[in-house]
Amino acid sequence: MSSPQAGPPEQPARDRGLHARLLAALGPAITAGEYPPGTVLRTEELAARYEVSRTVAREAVRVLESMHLVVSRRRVGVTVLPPEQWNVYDPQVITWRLAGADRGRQLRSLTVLRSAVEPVAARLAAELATPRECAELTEHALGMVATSRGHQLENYLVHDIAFHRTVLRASRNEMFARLGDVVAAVLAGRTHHDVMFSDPRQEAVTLHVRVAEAVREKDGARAESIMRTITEDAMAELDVLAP
Amino acid sequence: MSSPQAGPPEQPARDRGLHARLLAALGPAITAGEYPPGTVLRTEELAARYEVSRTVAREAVRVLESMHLVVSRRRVGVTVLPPEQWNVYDPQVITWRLAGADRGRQLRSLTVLRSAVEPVAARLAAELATPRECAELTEHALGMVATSRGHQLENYLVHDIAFHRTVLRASRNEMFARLGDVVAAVLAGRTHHDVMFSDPRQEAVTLHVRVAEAVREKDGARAESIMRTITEDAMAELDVLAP
DNA sequence: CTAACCCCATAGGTCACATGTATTCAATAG
DNA sequence: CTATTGAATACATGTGACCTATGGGGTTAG
Repeated sequence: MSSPQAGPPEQPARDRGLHARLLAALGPAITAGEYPPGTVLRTEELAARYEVSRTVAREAVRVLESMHLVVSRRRVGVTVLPPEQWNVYDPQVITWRLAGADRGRQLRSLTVLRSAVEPVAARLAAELATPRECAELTEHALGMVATSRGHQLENYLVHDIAFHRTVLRASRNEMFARLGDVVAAVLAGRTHHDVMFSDPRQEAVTLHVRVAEAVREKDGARAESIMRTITEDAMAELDVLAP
Repeated sequence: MSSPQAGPPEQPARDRGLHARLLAALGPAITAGEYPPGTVLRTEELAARYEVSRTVAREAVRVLESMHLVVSRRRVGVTVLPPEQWNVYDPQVITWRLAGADRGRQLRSLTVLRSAVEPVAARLAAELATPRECAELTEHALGMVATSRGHQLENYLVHDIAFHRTVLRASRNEMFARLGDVVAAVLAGRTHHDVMFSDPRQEAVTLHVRVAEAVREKDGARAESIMRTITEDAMAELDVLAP
């Protein structure tokens, strides 16, 4: 019937535990600039404010520290670090920032990153993709075609994300593959917030189909070139939205 | 006399605290495959083995969990996750892996990432660099020239790292800027282990000087192109070393 | 003005105990 | 024999009381 992984993209129970609740409160607050760099939070105060034990507060601080959002020093407290120090590749941090105030800037940074990575990934994919991955690529490209008309944005998004994920995975580079989540977040954010109120442009859809073709024919240069057009279009869309 | 930052690349007191010692033991062990995916570690057992309190063990586990190296579930224990899930952009994880067994694979992945990112960063730098940054770039390129002969590899490395860091920073993209540490780790690893037993090739040095020129003249296309040559050379060097 | 010194606020660490929850497995029903 | 139910169990999770260590800052002595 329906494919096995057709369920909603629920997170695998990440918000379990008191400690995670604290994190879910502090992380967004810090990344949103609610606590400006230099602010000191004492663990005891945090424990009191969020009504948890000191142990839980300390665990949360440890995690924030590993993300370089804060630094914890004796006799001083937990100090919020400036944004330049943040571990901006941490999926958690990315999620928090995309949900917060400077969504725009974040989206722009990530889109530029995409424009650097995805074309190279497409070239590698053309050289290294398995037949199975080629088939997936074609399938999702055709899925995009099928859902590109008639206000089926959600279904279109699913195929779009799957397409880019497959390219990144097929590049056989773990660093690229790991950006799948980032790309998914960017595409989802774009669909759900800014642009894309109407059906996607047919040109964009066609480009995806042509990438799938190029990969299948092991034409790395062509795959790279077409993917470059796709990511440049994505950047152009952003510029139209917020100049 | 000597420049202020001439000292050894000490980490800024990251290994402070019992909790950090545990991490420094567990992280490398897991990333090196000493505990294969699926292995379960009970916190109590960890606390006993490393002679720390359960509280400390729990904090370490929390951090490892935030890096997606392990997952902690009730009634089951702390389960080691497969490498595909690891947060491979975490500087800590990168360091651990570069120190461990699959240095080679890791170095290769990172070099491919560089080849995607640095050319685009160079183009943006040419468009956006401040005069100050242009000066820094020239300074470090000349520093590379000056130290490229007579077995001054360590000094050469300092300038090489600073050069690439400046390019990434000048691109005005936080995601790119954050890769400065990664590039530094790759360059340092290359100098200290594999290749580069003799003086660097003069061609490579010249290419850096030309990138600095292109950026100063705001010629984005040229900067990108030359940087692409640099990163392609880096990949070729890797292939010569381990085919 | 500088250097040595001491105080104490705060993180760091330990322990004992209580709670909750998924897994497991056996007993029972169908 | 299979499926459902339910209790036992093992582990993480959470709490509070307590002690230790350290580094920032004020104070004093030179």
